[in-house]
Amino acid sequence: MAAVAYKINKEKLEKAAFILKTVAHPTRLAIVDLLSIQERLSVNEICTILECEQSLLSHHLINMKLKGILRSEKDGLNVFYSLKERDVTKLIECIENCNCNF
Amino acid sequence: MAAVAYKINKEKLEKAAFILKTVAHPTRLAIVDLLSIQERLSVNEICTILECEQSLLSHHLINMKLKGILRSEKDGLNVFYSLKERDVTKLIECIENCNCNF
DNA sequence: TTTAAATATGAATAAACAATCATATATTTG
DNA sequence: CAAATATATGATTGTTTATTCATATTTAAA
Repeated sequence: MAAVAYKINKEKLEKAAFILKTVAHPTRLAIVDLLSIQERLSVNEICTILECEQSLLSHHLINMKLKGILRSEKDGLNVFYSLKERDVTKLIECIENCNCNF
Repeated sequence: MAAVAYKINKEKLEKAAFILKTVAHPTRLAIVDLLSIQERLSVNEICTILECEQSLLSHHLINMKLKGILRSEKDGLNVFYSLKERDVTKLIECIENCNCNF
């Protein structure tokens, strides 16, 4: 990285790329989307709503948790997931608001 | 997809995931970032600024063009790239504005 | 105290991506 | 037209990521 004044610095770009990558998947986007309306949802609830196979969903959820996008709390048999950083929602809002015809 | 009223529909989620995925890479984000300040830049200019190997950069650029994020126009020896949808910038702005400590 | 329900785990495979390299093509200029 | 410059292409390889499946773990309840 060199020569020109950057709007965003390298570190920020890398972080952004990292989170975008984590979220750039239909199912995972849908999860973030859901959790931006629903505060917290159990694996099962998400599973039902998204019609996603349980273990696959688990993989997604755990991955997103690992990468700092979700948090989870156990309550009896259930595990509830929620957005860790409410800020992730901004991304979603962005996508919504943008009438972009990509 | 079922049962619950969705904030974003499936198709939109898929499109969003698609574009996010395309952009979710440090170099490609940097390219979008650059082009959100610079209107148009030649491959060489981008190459120099980002210190990215020429053919690798070409691959990235062509890929992003293919996916509808960039456009290009040839001018003599040079090929100038620019953002196709100015809207992509919104994403970047989002990332900038979000003081998110992901 | 067995059974069922919810979730997680891990291995295995397949598919997508990133990077590198060598080379091709097109354009300009001497 | 030969050389130089800018860009593109394509094959190859290595790395990540996605999906599936079978099974383990934990908790609750009959």
